[in-house]
Amino acid sequence: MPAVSSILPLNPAAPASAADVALAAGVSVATVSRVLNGIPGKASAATVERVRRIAADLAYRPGRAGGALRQGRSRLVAVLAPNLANPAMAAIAASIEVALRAQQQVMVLCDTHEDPAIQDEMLLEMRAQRVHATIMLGAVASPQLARLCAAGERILFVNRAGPQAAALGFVGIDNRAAGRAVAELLLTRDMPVWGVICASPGSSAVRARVAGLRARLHEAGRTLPPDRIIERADADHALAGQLGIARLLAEGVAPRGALFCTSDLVAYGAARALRETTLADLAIVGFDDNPLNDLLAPWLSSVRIPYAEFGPAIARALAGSDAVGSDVLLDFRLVLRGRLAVPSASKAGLCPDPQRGEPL
Amino acid sequence: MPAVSSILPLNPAAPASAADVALAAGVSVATVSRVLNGIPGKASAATVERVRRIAADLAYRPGRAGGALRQGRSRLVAVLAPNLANPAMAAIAASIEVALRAQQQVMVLCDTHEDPAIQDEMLLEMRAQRVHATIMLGAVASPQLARLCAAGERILFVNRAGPQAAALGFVGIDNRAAGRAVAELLLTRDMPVWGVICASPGSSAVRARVAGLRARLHEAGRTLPPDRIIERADADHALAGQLGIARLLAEGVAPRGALFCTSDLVAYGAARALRETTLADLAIVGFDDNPLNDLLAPWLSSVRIPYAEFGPAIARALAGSDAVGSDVLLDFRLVLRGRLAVPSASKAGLCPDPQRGEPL
DNA sequence: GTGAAAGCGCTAACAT
DNA sequence: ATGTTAGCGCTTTCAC
Repeated sequence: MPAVSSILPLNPAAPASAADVALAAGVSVATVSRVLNGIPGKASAATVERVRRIAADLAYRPGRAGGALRQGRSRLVAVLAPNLANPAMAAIAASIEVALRAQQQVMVLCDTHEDPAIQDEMLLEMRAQRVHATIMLGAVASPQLARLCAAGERILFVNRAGPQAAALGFVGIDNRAAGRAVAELLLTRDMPVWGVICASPGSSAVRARVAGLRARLHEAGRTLPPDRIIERADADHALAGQLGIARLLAEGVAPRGALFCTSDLVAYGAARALRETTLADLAIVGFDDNPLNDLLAPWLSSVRIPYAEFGPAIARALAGSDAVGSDVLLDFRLVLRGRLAVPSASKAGLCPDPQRGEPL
Repeated sequence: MPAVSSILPLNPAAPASAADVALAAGVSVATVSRVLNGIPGKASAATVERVRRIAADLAYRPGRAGGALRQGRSRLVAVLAPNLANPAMAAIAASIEVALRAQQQVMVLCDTHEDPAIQDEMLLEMRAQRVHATIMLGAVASPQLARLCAAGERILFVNRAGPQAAALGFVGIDNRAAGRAVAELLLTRDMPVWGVICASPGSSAVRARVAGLRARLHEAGRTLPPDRIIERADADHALAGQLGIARLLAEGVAPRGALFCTSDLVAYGAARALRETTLADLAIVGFDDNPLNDLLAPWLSSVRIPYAEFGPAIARALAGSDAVGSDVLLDFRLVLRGRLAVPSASKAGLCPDPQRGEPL
């Protein structure tokens, strides 16, 4: 039995371990660990140099399972989103992923589908993964969420506020102020609000947006009648928009002035329904400001939520765990585009409507 | 020193461990593990019952670090996408996430930004995480990718083929056939191809799409001149579309017939540029068929890639690791919508263009 | 059918 | 400056 075989790894394809590096460098695994983790003043320059070189030669990278087990924490950060099909969620997730990577962390992304049971299951699984933190990108109320928040788990709320103060606070925009800002604009232009379509009405963010709008209108003496506000709980926001328009039209008020939608997706659905069913000349205002709007929806004004800034803000909130529960409010911005004009001529077929498209 | 304290967990907030369950149930940790992993015929019905109940009471869920360390594999599945801002990528990711969850696995999502260096870094990190598999949603050629494939790592290619045969094979559509199908349609309608705009030209999928189109046209004696094919390497596909149109127009051929774009995003950019700069009456064909097309781009026909089916197909490929390298080709479908008609009247301001939007 | 014990790879406390 | 050692929580022989 040749002693050499104990030196070479049995399976050359298997990743090197700290022990392999230690053996090759003639030091202990502890030294390898210290050097590679950059603990200062704990190794001679020569040792550092040698260990670094050999680690590189062996393409060594510490297995994360060992570290996670030892430290009780993995480098995973969970992101629980209610609907990944929504481009806004994808945009935030993309921004978070970049920011986390800069901190040597890895994003786990889950879709709760706005379902409390699924969300609870995921919260428990992420706890079993000993994630470094859990980011609720639009939480829905659920038993485990309340329990874990109360137990002081590292949970951060984004966009929608949590059930109570969370350990890691909140990152988002001031939705109430955004609603007020839209009202302000419409008052300035003397545009009445024809209707409001509100999807995911359970969300604190959505409620704040509508509340802000109503409050400012009320202050100006233009109180919005409740029957002009349609609430739809459909998971598919675009569908909510289409159905919302049907409801608004059913009340017999001709579309005129402005339509307030609580997300861009709602606005897309609403515009689609308007084009199909009626003449209209409406300013439509959405929320999110999907980057595709400039290309595909020049008739949509929108409250731009600075999704690219979410990642860095969230990463900062996770890193600076000293300040507990500090809320970060990012700046929004009204992006004004055109009105949606569904011309009568288009109905009559006199004038081609490129939005609708000529038959192939 | 009260003996009781050794029974109660020191920190009630800390998750229960298998030892806690074993203690409470009066069995060994081995039994707990066996019962909860459902190893058959290894525990009496009474024991199973008791362990199950106590585990539930304590809200016990096995910490994943321990298991991963022991088994050399985590329950993580990595998804490396080139661009999460692309709704098509987000759609696939969403579908994968659901399918993985059904298999008790967890998705780690990363954005390579089409950068080989970033992709390599991520591949190594995922190996350190001992991921169960790595899914390359649009791989770019890179040294580690080639090395790991050769070493037999569990890598699955989606959409774009890998550098060589991968351990887990390929899932996607037959892009060449899709290109041919588009050509077939255009031939049937006797529509000449005005131009081709091709983003991410390094991608095997993109090349196959264009090759299929050209091959079928060539067979029909309508060979496509190379100067009508614009290749743009911009990471932002919409931008590629806009710039591609500029190049096509610069050659002085009036837009007429059909425009072939290798992704919907390219088509969005192209349409935008066409509306701004010229009269046009074009059939535009894209790839992906973003769900928003029905709402926002009724002038865009597209090859619908069945993204919802990707997740299940991928999950199957991961589970049935027996069949090595088996390729799964999913069915695509041509979705026909209208033409893009930029009317002369609209330029003259006689007829409102709802796509462009009236000023607010 | 069940328990005891080894060991996965890592880090941190303690020795030297 | 470096080595020794313990132990994180789990699964899996092996022995009974």
